[in-house]
Amino acid sequence: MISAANSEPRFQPDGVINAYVEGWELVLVLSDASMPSGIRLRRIPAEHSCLVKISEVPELLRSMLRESTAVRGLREEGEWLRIRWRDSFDCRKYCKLLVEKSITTYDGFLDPILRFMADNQAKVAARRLCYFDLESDSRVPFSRLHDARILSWALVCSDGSEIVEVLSDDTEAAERELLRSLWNRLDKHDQVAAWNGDKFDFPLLKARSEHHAISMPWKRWLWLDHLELFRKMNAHAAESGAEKQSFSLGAIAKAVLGESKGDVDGSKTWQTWAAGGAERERLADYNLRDAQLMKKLEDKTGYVALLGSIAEVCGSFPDSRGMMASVQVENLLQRLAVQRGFRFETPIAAHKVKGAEDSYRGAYVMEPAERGIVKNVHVADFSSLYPTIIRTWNMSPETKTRRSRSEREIDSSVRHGSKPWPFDGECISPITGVVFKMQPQGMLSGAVAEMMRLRKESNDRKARSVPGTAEWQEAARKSDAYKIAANSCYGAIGMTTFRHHDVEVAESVSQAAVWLIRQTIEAADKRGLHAIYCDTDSVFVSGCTREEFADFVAWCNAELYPRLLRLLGCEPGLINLAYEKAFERIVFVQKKRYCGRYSHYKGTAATSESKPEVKGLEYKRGDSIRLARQLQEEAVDLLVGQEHGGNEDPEIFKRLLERWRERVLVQPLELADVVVVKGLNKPINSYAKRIKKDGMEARQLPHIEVAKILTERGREITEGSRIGYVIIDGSTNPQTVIPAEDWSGKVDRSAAWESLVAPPTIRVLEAAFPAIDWKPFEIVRTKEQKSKARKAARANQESAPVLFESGQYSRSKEKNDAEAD
DNA sequence: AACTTTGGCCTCTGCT
DNA sequence: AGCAGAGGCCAA
Repeated sequence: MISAANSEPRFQPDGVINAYVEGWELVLVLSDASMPSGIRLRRIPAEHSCLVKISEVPELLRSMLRESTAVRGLREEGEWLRIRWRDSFDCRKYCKLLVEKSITTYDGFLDPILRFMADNQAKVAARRLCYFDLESDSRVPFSRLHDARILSWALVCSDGSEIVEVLSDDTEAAERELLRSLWNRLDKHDQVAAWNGDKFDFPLLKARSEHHAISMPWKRWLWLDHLELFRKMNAHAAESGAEKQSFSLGAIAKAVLGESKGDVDGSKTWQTWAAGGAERERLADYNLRDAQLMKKLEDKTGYVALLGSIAEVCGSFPDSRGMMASVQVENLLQRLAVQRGFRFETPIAAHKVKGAEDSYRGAYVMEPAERGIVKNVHVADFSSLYPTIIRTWNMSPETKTRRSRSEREIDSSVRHGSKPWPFDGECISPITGVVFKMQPQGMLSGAVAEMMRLRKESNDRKARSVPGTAEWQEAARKSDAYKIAANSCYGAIGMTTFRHHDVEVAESVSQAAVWLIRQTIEAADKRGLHAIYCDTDSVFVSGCTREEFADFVAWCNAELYPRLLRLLGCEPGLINLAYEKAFERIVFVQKKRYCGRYSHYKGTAATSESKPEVKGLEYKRGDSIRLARQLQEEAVDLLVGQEHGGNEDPEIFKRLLERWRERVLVQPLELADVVVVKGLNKPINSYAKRIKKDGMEARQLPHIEVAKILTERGREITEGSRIGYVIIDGSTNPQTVIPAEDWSGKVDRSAAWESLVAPPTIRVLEAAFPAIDWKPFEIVRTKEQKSKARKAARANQESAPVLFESGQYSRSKEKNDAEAD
């Protein structure tokens, strides 16, 4: 097949709403006001190509390429020859073949969508968003989701208009009509957000539409799972563990908007529909309300808009797939490379499998150096440390030259004030010894630099705009998007499956941080300051005044870092330490676990309103039980709270523990007090099954066992589901637990206190008052009682080998159990 | 599509 | 009692 250069005109649209591959074609979704649906689908050949340097291709090979049926076209682009292969298989096959002939190929195996977007520097266009929710036949178990008839759907548009439609009859024809009407409406939208859509609404809609042979270009829409988006974006925003226990739309709406959800039982939608009349209306209202809640949630959080901005910044699409950092960064790098005329070598190596081989060293975390209640602790941290490191060393896979010098050699040189790596135009990363060229700018480093530059532009624009206006909001969102894109670059480069993965680069980033922090700590010690804790990019220092600490930070920036960085061959200026805050008192429980009372934050003095800073403690964890969180919250408040804190008399805390022990062991408890909630991070069947010595399968962890029970009951249990359970007998081995939905008042109060409620607070108190023995407060049952209980449990098991209790408990039994405790 | 990273603490299970 | 492995969630 012969194809002249540039025989196919390149198409450069203003903006692309979405793009997808269909067979041989790449379909572009473009805005077009003249069409009834407001869009136009433009089909062009999907490009599976690679590039080679013309100088490396002998004329003979070139004519062979021209004749080959595997080649759809050849095009000269400056010093490059672009070879368009028939399909992705040919591209893969011949790239490998060319490599064997010592001809390097570039940009091979690229997804045609990504290729198009980057090659044309195509803008990501504005899309028409709607919020979508389905109700389906609740009688059909989740495992047979595809057979569940759709009872109603609701659509809320970003302009506030809304519509809900309900199945008229329990017939195929009626459902077909319902779906037809839905697709008619969806035609006016490009981006569809649904809560848990990836696991429920989208597959169900697809399956039911296929069932009715309704054909639609499914991939033309941007399907977006609003729940997953919220989970991702909100991961760092949640304050207490209480907010992390459920990701149901109702729970999130309540936490974020303070609104409660409708009153239809999700497991009774069929009955509600079948009752007809007002009940059916109620189902419609309930359905619509969920879609409305999503819009309200977005109006409050702006996460969908932020994803849109990220897409615009990276050249990815704002759907569920586009939430992935790897997709965002790959698009960003490719786009930048095209801008700069750079071509990445085709990653020929077989697809890498995630393994221990490619793991690398990460951040430095210091063991807290002081116990007890520590007073006047100052904290400084590096601003955007990893991005600034990438830029300072010009780190990128292609700027990396060689590995030289050991950690010890580098340190020894630096200590003597001499350069560990003497060549001009190159810099060396400490610890890893990897050398990078300073010119030209690397793609990774360039991407980070560009994102930070554009972020500054956005921030400037924001500063010039009137707060709260659309322009101001847009600028703020763009700023966030650039920050996220810049920060994702490090994570992506460390991913073994990432196209541009480079473990040496990733490790050089984290280890440069380790080295800088260690140098900082050493310098602090020399000045008589005492570094007592450090994690990744921050140092906690005690034993100095505010002024002394500010002086130290200023000296680091003005003298220490410039000197060190120049010795390593880097241009200083970006690495910057900032005095962030000070604690009037702080208690370190462990690494990554502490609580403290601010004296100031960025210079602003704390007030009685200021909440204590709590890191890593059970109070912040969604998998601790509420009793544990509440007790710990009280203890932390008495210890480091602005209003009630500052207590240094252990007796106060002893009384607290006694009061709570009484509450846990004797007083009435409700389910929310004692339920343990854990997420399911894998499909239920992929959890490790261990075989015991006796040949039997070992019991899996409680939340997994409970998830299996719930699955058998036909409950909707998937990856990401949250599983609640209650320990009703902790003396058996293994523990006896029941699904939260079976709870009727029974709970092992002693076990709850001894293993879940008391320890988290006791650890805090042991840290604050190391001289006191807090263990006695934890123990409820004596050793004799425990062994007696164990024996009884064993005997019980032998006579009736029921490992798991489930189902409802009779009233009388529950009463007995409660009293027996 | 199913895939940001490593460091770290903690609970549960089964074993010695 | 202490260990190791599995697993979850959090800090950065």
